Amino acid sequence: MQISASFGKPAPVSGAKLPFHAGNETLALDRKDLAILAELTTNARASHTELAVKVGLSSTALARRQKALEDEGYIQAYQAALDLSQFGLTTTVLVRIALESQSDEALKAFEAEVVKCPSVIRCFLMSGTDDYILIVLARDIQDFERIHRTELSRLPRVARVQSSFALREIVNRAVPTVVFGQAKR
Amino acid sequence: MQISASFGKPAPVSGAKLPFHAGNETLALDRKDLAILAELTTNARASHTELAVKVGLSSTALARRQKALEDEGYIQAYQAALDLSQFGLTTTVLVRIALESQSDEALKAFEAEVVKCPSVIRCFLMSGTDDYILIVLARDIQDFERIHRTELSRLPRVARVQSSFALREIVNRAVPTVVFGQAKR
DNA sequence: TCTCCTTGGGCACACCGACGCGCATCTACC
DNA sequence: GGTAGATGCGCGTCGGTGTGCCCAAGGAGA
Repeated sequence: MQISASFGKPAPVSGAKLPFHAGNETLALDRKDLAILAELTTNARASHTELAVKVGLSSTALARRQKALEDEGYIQAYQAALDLSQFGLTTTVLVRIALESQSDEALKAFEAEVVKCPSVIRCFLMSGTDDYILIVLARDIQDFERIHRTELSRLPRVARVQSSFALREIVNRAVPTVVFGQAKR
Repeated sequence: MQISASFGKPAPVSGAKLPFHAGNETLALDRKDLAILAELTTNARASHTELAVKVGLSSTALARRQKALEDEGYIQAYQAALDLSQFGLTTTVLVRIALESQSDEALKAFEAEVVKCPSVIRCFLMSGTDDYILIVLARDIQDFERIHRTELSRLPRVARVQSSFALREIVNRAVPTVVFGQAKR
């Protein structure tokens, strides 16, 4: 059976195996689980046998663990990573947006529209200055001008838009390496 | 054969099939290619037959196209997406860092160290104010204090560190939807 | 208009490997 | 000593994958 893209996330049933203790320690995963996750993060299509030798398990044991990791929701999905530069999207822009008002209605209106912007890949509501930060992908600066005109400036309740361009990307990780750091069990 | 995680990226050989024209149009992919990519972005472990019915091709034709997409570098890798909240990483922090000097040597020194920070998942060199913006994942605010102390404050040549917390994440996409928009062929 | 050639699609088949199951074993803990 | 959880081995089945071959459509050239 092929594994479907997204797994149901059943609330942790067994009281014995909580995902992690409230404080910050005792993750219910051991070294081998983390090794499996680390490998799947790199190569999601590895077969059981292939993973088994890398982790140091039999393929049976590995299959059981991998399925458990899926069922318990540690693995959300398996996805192909595209090379966006092949699509011409080489320019990353960080956009800071302040709204006219911080009323709940204004936030809702803004957020309902920003999810529709096809060039926006990330949007955070920020603390402090109470505004949004977006990450936008564009082909180049001219293209960003178009995005600014056709997507961003049409967002509702916007008071101020401030853009800064990324000259270079030094780090780009899906998962912080700290996750694979020390096992707890 | 299982597909390995990362593919060699042979420079586009055939002069006839450039990835895309310099300007901004005429991507060398048609609707079906984009459908394959969209589907693999969601479910990287789909079998040829499974994908074939979704795209409307035979499994043979689909296998050929998928292999081509890999060979031409459109697909960089297949990777498992982890649910970081399962690891307690629920707090996203945007950190702005200004250096004491913008000398090439200072930039190099800083960048050499920032890639080693295990809690940093993103780092951009920004235009304008000539500083860096990092995206950091932490368990909570206390944990970020620890990260600030043990990771960030040890970075070389730093003049100023300014942190703001993300209260909520409105958009989180790996690929801008604009990619799957209109086919060119 | 006819033909040749190229490009891409579909069908059929065979092989190989992955997958899942059952069972025995081992260890830790009570 | 017994139980529970986890591992490893062996096996059979099933399905995916890759190949060879033929076909259809479109373009170029004579």
